[in-house]
Amino acid sequence: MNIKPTIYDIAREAGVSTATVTRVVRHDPHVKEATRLKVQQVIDAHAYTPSISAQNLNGNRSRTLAVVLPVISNLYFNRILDAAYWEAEKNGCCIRLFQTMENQAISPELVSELIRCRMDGVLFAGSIWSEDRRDLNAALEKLGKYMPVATICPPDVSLECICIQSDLVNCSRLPVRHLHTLGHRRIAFLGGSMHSKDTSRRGSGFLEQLRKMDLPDDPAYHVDAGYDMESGERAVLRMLSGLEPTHWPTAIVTFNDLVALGVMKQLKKMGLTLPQDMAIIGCDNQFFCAYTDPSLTSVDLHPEEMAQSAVRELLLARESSSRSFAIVRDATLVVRESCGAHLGYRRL
Amino acid sequence: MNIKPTIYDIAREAGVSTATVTRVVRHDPHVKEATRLKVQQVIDAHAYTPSISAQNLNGNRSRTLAVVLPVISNLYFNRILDAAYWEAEKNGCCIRLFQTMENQAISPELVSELIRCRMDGVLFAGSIWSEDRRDLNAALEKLGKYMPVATICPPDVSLECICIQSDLVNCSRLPVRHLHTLGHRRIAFLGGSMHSKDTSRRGSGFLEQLRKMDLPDDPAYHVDAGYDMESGERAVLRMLSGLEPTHWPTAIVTFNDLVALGVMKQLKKMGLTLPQDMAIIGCDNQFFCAYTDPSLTSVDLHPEEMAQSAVRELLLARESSSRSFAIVRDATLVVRESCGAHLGYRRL
DNA sequence: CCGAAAAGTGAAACCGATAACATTTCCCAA
DNA sequence: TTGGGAAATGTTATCGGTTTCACTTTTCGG
Repeated sequence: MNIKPTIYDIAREAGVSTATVTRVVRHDPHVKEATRLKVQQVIDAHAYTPSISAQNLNGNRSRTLAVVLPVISNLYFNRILDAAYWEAEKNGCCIRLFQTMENQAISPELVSELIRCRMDGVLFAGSIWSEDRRDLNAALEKLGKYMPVATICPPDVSLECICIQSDLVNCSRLPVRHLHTLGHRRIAFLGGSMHSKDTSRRGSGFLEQLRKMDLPDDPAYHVDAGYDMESGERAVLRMLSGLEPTHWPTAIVTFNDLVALGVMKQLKKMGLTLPQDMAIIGCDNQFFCAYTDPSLTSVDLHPEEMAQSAVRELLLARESSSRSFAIVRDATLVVRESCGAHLGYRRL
Repeated sequence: MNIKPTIYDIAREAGVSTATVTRVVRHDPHVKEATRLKVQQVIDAHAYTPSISAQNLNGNRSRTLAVVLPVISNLYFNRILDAAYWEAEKNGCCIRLFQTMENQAISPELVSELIRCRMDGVLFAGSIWSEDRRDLNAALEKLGKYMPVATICPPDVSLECICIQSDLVNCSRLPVRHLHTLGHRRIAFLGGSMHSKDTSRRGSGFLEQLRKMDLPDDPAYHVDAGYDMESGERAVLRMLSGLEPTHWPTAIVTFNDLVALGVMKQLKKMGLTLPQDMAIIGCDNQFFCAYTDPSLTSVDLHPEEMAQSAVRELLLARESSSRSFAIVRDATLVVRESCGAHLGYRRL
């Protein structure tokens, strides 16, 4: 393997000191035009670029932000990573990815790895906050001593960091209100895991909405259904087989679009026609929503914009004396066919 | 922001030299037990970990592999990134992601950034090879002087690097043969862009298969259709409206599953029943294939395993004097409903 | 034509580790 | 006791830059 030319090589060949080479590279104005030209020529000739490692060592930074999330194969997190990537790129930073899988906690190993690598900031996305709050805040506090920390998290979690919060109230309210407007009264919620703060928050927001609109909040309409298609299939089967068909809900709201995909498949297998026999609303507005049959009405939490804000705030926080604060990003309902809106008002 | 303790702090407090601290950290056996204990205690007390930047500078490496791909939002590349991540993780490396978007070329900026960051290796995935072969090989050769290079590429591209090749012959052959077995004679190919080597290779493999099986290879059955759902919709509409219904193909093979999604939507919109009126086979075997309606038969190129091999070979190549060579990964046809196989033999 | 401020440049310390080499300490056989 | 080799530890150069500070050269008003 070749050896890259170093600043010394350039300095020697240009007949100047390394300091001058640095000045030329950094576009320092305190260099005579003649010198600049001469040095630049040597730089170009050797395609010299300063070593990142040396710069990092010197500056005690890495120009790298860590993004910690459960899995990138989940499209919600995929979108977060993508948006974070471009926002970081725009600011001359790069992203170091950490996948924690289903591991809900921030492990001590992760914390020390982040510090060790002199990350310029860290963004947590996903349900890290489902752990014991004290442990979590302790870990965040420790991290916060070394780098700015941001989380994309449910509202009112009040972690001691930059909290980019999704609007889970509207995330529950929008679909319920929409279905109510369409005449639905028995509405079920499928998805997530009730052990997770994330879901229970969504779930309770959902129940709250039902009560506000004076709709039945039968616990049988409120089922754990994991986060993917298979669990969606199983959950809807479990829920319906436990109920008299006359008591079946007429609409189902799911934790995310993957669960909705599974639910739709299972319902069709049971011979139901969608959305006539059952309205469905998903969450995340993923790319395939417009291409399911029927196309899937979904809530968009705008993960891209949350990730963008997070990265921006992280980079800003390095400059200013960062404080912990929260930004709430609104939710949007994207109406397609699966809720039956195109069929008009439906039943009493 | 806190300052991490350095090896000097530890050495001073433990009353030893930095060399000894290094030895303790590196589990060097040449340390008296008493000394080890004393040093370890100080290390633990301060939660000391050596600085990555300093290690990198010293070792002239970064413990980082670059993964260059068009976009992570495309699930094919998403799977590659995911697999590369875990394989690297397993080997104590991390991944630095570069997204090139539709930019087909390896830009000189990218090359120098890779060198500048002392990447331990680089994996290219996607259609970088669509550019002028000489430029490409020049860039790869330059890169190859500084780090091992691997590509996940079509076969017989013969780049001077580690080539992990997908089995595009079977990728074309498997669906054509399967459809032929089911009785189809007029089979169309939709997708990609004929400007891309990737597609034209797939396309010509497809044509070759048609001829081998003595099936019509009408150019009208062979249409540019981009890489996503929208372009799939448009392409199938364009193709069919240019043909007498009696000359319509009875089956469509698409460049990938996203295009297939668009095709299916458009065909349904036109009132066709799938798969009775038109059989569809996609490519990539993405997670949603089992959840479309009808579920989508698809070719799996096993991107995860290709990424895994690539990372493994890159890390090996650092040790041995790396050579350029190729590994071909086979393709698999995953039969579901959209090809109509479950309906049995179909027509003469 | 002189002197002071401004502009340009270089020497050297430093960032935080590693590793080759040097030195000290220890133990045991002669 | 002492000499010698192994074990333990320290010294120092090095990785490739950046930055401070001091020094030299210009520039220009008086």
